[in-house]
Amino acid sequence: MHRLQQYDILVYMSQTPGLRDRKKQRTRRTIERVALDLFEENGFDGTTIELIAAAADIAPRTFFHYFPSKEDVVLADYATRLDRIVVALEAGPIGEAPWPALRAAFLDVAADYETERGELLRRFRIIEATPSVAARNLQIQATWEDAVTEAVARWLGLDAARDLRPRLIAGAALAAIRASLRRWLTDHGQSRLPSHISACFDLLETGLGQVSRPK
Amino acid sequence: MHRLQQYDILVYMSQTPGLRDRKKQRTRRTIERVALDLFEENGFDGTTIELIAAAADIAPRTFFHYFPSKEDVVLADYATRLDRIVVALEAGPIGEAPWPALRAAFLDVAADYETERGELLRRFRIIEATPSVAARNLQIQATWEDAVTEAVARWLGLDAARDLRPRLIAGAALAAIRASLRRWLTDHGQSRLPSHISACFDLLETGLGQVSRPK
DNA sequence: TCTTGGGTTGCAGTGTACGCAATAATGCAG
DNA sequence: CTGCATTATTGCGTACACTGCAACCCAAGA
Repeated sequence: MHRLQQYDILVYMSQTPGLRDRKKQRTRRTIERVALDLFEENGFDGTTIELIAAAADIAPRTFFHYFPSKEDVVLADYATRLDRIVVALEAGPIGEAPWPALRAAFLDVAADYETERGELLRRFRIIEATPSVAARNLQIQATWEDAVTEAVARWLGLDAARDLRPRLIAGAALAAIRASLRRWLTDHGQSRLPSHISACFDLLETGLGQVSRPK
Repeated sequence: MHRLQQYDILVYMSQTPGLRDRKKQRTRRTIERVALDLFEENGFDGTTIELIAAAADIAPRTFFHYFPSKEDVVLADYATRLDRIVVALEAGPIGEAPWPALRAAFLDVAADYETERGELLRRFRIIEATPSVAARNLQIQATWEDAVTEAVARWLGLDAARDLRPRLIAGAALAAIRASLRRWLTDHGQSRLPSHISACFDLLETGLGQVSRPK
């Protein structure tokens, strides 16, 4: 009986970080789900915080305890994904060529994208249709660029403030993501995202000068 | 006399588009000047439209007839610059390699930047210190990327929606600008912006894979 | 001079977001 | 299981950006 109680406590602690946080997570998901539905129905600008709050059964004021702005409901996951990238990059190979590590890190993210295809497509439709969300999205991408720049500079033993190559590499890598993602979205996620990214990275590594008009 | 009158009219029309528009231009410049001063003094967020309007001696409501948002006071010139780039790109060489034309177009913009160095530095300080302005800035850069993507696609005879290379090239070119500009700003515009850009373009053309850790 | 169109202004209103204080729910220790 | 501490929720008030509308004003042109 004693052992059983201990076991219960362990399960309780590992699976659930307390009823409190479980409830918070649930509320957060509810807001996200309800908000995305409303955005699709009424448009982003046509949906007020008040409406979202009513649909999620919370007070309007409470919304801002979960998301710093309306835009972040659509984009919240990105910041989380950045953390994973940064971790992957920090484990990168000091002194070696940066490209294999960079490629691996971004292909890893691409795998995520493909598994969450439906969800991603929903969100991207809202992003593309709403300037303010697009702006916030770019802002988040800028933090990615900063993080990647720092990582590449560390690998190459360069100072990112004095040498422009780390930022150029990071910016080009993110351009690869944007181009691949855009291509992937135009065919509604039917094509293979990783192969797009690989193709882009190949071009960046070996030189964009080789691209020329097809016969 | 008759000829002189005609000449006067021509001068009048070319130099001054009427007293009305002249006054508009002056008011616009006043708002810009006054607003930038206030931003530097109180910070962007610490400066209200009401304050700007008072300092520029206009009604708060009138501000929005000149600028669609507070952010655009800092960034208004960019949209104009884009027009010049697009024009330069449309004159680009169909069927040839895109890089010489791309390089020329961006070096042209860089020349502008250097002549307006002081003004530019003021504005960039505000951009870097203010998230909302930075976001708007990125949004404008995105329109640049779209425009460059289209131009490159046209040159290469590719469909930008189906082939990801035009957008990759455009994105990489803009990353070159960002990296160069950042480097240029860290030394307060002392270094040569065009040479930064040239160096970036060289790397992009011949391949980023060659960048490696210095001995 | 008179008309007309554009520019300016004031007013009222909407919506996001924040600070603050009161209240409710939860976790924890006795 | 009960009181205490912690944290979440809520309501209220406020600041500010931005918009639509209608009145007004003034330069431009007939």
